[in-house]
Amino acid sequence: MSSRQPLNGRTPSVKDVAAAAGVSLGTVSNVMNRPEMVSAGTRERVERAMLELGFVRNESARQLRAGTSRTLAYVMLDGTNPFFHDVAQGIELAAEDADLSLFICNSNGRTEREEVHLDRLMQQRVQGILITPVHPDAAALDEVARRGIPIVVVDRTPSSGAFCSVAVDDVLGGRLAVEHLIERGHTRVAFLGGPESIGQVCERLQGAREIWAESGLPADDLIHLPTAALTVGEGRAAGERLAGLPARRRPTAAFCANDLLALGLLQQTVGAGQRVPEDLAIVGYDDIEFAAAAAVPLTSVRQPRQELGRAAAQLVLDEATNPQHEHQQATFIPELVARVSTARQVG
Amino acid sequence: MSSRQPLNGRTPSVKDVAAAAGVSLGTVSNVMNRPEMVSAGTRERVERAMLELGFVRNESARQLRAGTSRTLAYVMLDGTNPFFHDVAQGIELAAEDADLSLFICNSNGRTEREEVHLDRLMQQRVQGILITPVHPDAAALDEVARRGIPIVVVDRTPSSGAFCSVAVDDVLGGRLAVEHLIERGHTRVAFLGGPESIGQVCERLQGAREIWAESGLPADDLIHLPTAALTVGEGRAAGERLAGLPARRRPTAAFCANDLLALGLLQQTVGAGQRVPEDLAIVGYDDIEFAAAAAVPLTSVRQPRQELGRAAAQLVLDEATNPQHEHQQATFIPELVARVSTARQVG
DNA sequence: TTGTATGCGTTATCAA
DNA sequence: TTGATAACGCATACAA
Repeated sequence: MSSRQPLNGRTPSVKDVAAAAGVSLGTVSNVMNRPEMVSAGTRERVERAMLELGFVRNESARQLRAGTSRTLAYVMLDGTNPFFHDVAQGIELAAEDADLSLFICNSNGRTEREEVHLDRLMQQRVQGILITPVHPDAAALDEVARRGIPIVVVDRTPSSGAFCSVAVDDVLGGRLAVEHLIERGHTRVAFLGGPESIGQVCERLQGAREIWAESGLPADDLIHLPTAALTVGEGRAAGERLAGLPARRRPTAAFCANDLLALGLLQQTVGAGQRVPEDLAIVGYDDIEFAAAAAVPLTSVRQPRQELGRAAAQLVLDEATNPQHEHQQATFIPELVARVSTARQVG
Repeated sequence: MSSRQPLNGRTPSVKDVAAAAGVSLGTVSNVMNRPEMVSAGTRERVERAMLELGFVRNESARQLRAGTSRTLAYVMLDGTNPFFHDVAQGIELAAEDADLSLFICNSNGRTEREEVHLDRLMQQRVQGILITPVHPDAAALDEVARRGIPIVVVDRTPSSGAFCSVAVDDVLGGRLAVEHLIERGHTRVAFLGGPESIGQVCERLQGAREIWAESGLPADDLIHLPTAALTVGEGRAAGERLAGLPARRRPTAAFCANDLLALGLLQQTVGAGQRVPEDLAIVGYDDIEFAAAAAVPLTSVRQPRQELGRAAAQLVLDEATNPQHEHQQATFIPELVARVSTARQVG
């Protein structure tokens, strides 16, 4: 008659399991954490008791005592952009391999929300934080690092070397896109993108300009159409401005700073009765799933999104476990995926 | 000379703050949890000490002692489908209002992963769990409920009434879609969707059949083209089968069980040189952002996604806080959004 | 192989 | 208004 006191609605603890199994509290703990050091018989008894009582280990208590957390976190910049979900997917896979949980938070581009999330995550003492920040040089990131929590910036490059980062070579990406258009014979090209506060927009434009100049084309024939954001709606709006240009100045191709812009531009163009690529060739950036799925499959610059996430997770884990970890800025190489939207040779 | 022992790399605790501020540990706690009961002077002193030391409250300890968690969790079914992100967005907003954090996990349609997540979340003692499960009647869900953790099933309807659920009336959605096509004069319509293990697919088909029959159209002219999944690729494949049908049996319109299918079908159709809606009208389901952004803007059945998430969050919070909570199955009404892809009158 | 005792950082109760 | 102290549930060092 094991004098197990009834747990009135209380959720069962190790103590209750111990009582039910007729062993001590320490043994129950051993069954969970070092099962090899407890005899098969008692182990089985304990496990049965756990099952019967519906015991679920209290992670807060475990973590408080053990001092280690079993979770990683990713603070995502924009939940409506599939790009980040692919990154998250890569992180998730790496986390799975390391037997960690991944918690995804979403800042939705708002600094305050980002700060709230970071604060909560620090309070949770997560093993590490991956983040695509609203501003790559936000003080909040340094705060995290200062407290010794491993943090890796994803898809942005902070100017300080205070933490690791992973990014894709955006200048190269810009070059690839425009080089492809030049090869197709285009000599008047629009660049859609903005605001310029986004580092990547500038770099892609810079790459475009570099290869343009190297090809001996006049700078004026690479026209920058600024956008207020990287969204489908802005792509449509820019398309209207493009269509409004006098025919002799109107580009025969457009390079968009991301796929959302490109999809918006595609929609506007087709809706206005123009054909892609015959009247206008389009190159996007990111190669999200919907780029390939568009009515006119979109040529796009692919970023190795999953690998980006995976690499970031590995860096954060290295920082968390390897005492001689050194911060590094990893750079990945983008790749052009040619599809129908640029399938025509000009001139 | 406050004898504060140096914290060798240790992260500072309330005790350290207390020492630095020259007050007792309990006072520091009060500053955090009941600031009104501590004098302005000491409060300020404590707050300064916190700032100087970079104190971050240990959530594990807080939760262990206080017994309450400050987080909600959403276990998402498919991270690649924007639909679920809009749902998550709605949950996030509700969580924000309640001053809770939302952790998003992703099962990616895999039961094992779902179980791992649920297990971890139970260990974390989250306040409540929202989930779009792989199987709406999975035993794992009952497990969670049995342990007294509030759980709400999102966008699925479990047959048991053991927990709350929020869903959209899919039979009605199917009716709306097909009614719209009938009004446009279509008398031969394809339904794309599958597998039938997904309850929603069946219900949308059922709704389609109901209104079809009520309109006195012959059952054989509503053709079911089964798909293996609700993906863009499957939509393309189904499009090929559709195109292969003999002309006299070929439908003039297609109703797709979700927008991904519809986008795939649109792409295949346009790629094959057919026009939408002239040669084939298309109705999708979900009205994801990319439906409106398609080259031919897609008519779609809109689900109130954010509201779905918000309602789910409110239910879970009610269950968590209201002792006389009663489980309920909330049903939302879908709405047809007509766009270009069905803009033509037939016959 | 198992049991006992201690402390992780916090909150809350009670005295002062 | 503040300080001392006892839990919360678990992991671990050490004793048996």
